Amino acid sequence: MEEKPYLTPKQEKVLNFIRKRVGERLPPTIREIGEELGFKSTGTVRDYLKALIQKGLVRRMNNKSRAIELTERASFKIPIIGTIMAGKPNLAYEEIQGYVDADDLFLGRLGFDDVFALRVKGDSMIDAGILDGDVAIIKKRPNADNNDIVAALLDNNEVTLKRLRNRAGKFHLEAANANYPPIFEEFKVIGKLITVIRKY
Amino acid sequence: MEEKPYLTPKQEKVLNFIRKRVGERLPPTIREIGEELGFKSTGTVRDYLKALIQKGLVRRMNNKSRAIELTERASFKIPIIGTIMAGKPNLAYEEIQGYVDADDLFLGRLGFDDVFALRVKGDSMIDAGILDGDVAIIKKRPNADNNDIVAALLDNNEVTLKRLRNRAGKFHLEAANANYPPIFEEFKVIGKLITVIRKY
DNA sequence: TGACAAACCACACAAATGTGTGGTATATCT
DNA sequence: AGATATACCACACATTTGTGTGGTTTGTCA
Repeated sequence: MEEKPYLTPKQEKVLNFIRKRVGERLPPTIREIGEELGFKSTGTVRDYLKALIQKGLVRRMNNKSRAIELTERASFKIPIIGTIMAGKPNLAYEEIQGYVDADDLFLGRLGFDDVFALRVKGDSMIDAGILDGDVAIIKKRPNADNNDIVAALLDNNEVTLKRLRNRAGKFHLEAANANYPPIFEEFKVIGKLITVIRKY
Repeated sequence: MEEKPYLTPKQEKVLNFIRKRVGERLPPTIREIGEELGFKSTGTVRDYLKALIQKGLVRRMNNKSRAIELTERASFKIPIIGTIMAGKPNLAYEEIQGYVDADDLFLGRLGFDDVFALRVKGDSMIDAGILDGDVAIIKKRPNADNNDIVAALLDNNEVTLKRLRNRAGKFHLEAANANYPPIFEEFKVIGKLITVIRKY
């Protein structure tokens, strides 16, 4: 796990407010931070920012409004929790095992240009844990490796999500469901599955 | 499908620049837009913003720096493709069936405060399409409904992901795997599964 | 005791940023 | 021909926002 720089409770509050605002798409101004946290002087806020910058959690650009950026270390993370002490009504900080970087988890630094989504229909990939209604995020590629799950274009102009198999140099497609036979007909790989998302 | 408001090429360029900057986390100022697009007057940019606002693509707050927001209509969307015409080497626009809003899909407007993640261990939910290594996004809640998949705190202080069942008013937990017996011991619901994400 | 950091405030000033008025030119539609 | 929309510019001004200086108080550590 990562070591966290020590933050005073107040510094943590400031950081969290920045996180919240960054997540909401508009980083705060110095005065907005002050207002939220109850500081009457902009100098106070600047002291906090200075501290956060020194601790490597925040970056800033000079003379630019709202130009507060979270560094890697501080960027928005969703806590991953493990075991929790009994008796505590809420999830306490101490029990957090680590963090997933939200940006990373959800999209990461993919060029959006070569990514598209397929909404999965049917149960042909059910044994691979891909269910009807899931959204499959595909990265465009003209080829893939053995065992990769790919989006492929079939002769009937349909796109299907299947596992790519290489049998003695010859590629074919396989469903992840015994009820569906393998596909040996002509197809073209249009992309590779990189992420599956399911909403409940 | 959605109808797109007609945009002039220049308006489109302005919108795209805003999109880019919003994606990079800091919406542009009016002058930054002008600089990028080669406009020498802030008035010009304001004209464009006015047009985009009128077409429902952009929202603004008065007297706030960088307070440009993309509306639902304009916010980043990943194309969902369906069938594709054969012979075309690339995925063409026409074949796009619709869009998933990236923000919405990946996180949406959840209060970050009450969301956490569990990395799934083991195969106890495999029949629900939740595999070892998947990330389960949980929204904190003290209760849930019958058949919801929940994160529950057991007596041994472990958190587990299981399906909540209500049998004659009495709740218990069930795995989605015949190899795991239902859990009738004491537990506390700490949250409800809202999203599953799997990276390949 | 002295040094230092955390945690504040007031206030002046500079720079960035948004607003508003009033233009020009070109093309299209009626 | 007149109305309307697009596509610009200049420039003054108001407001917001960032910067900088110089404080006070409280507690901790050596």
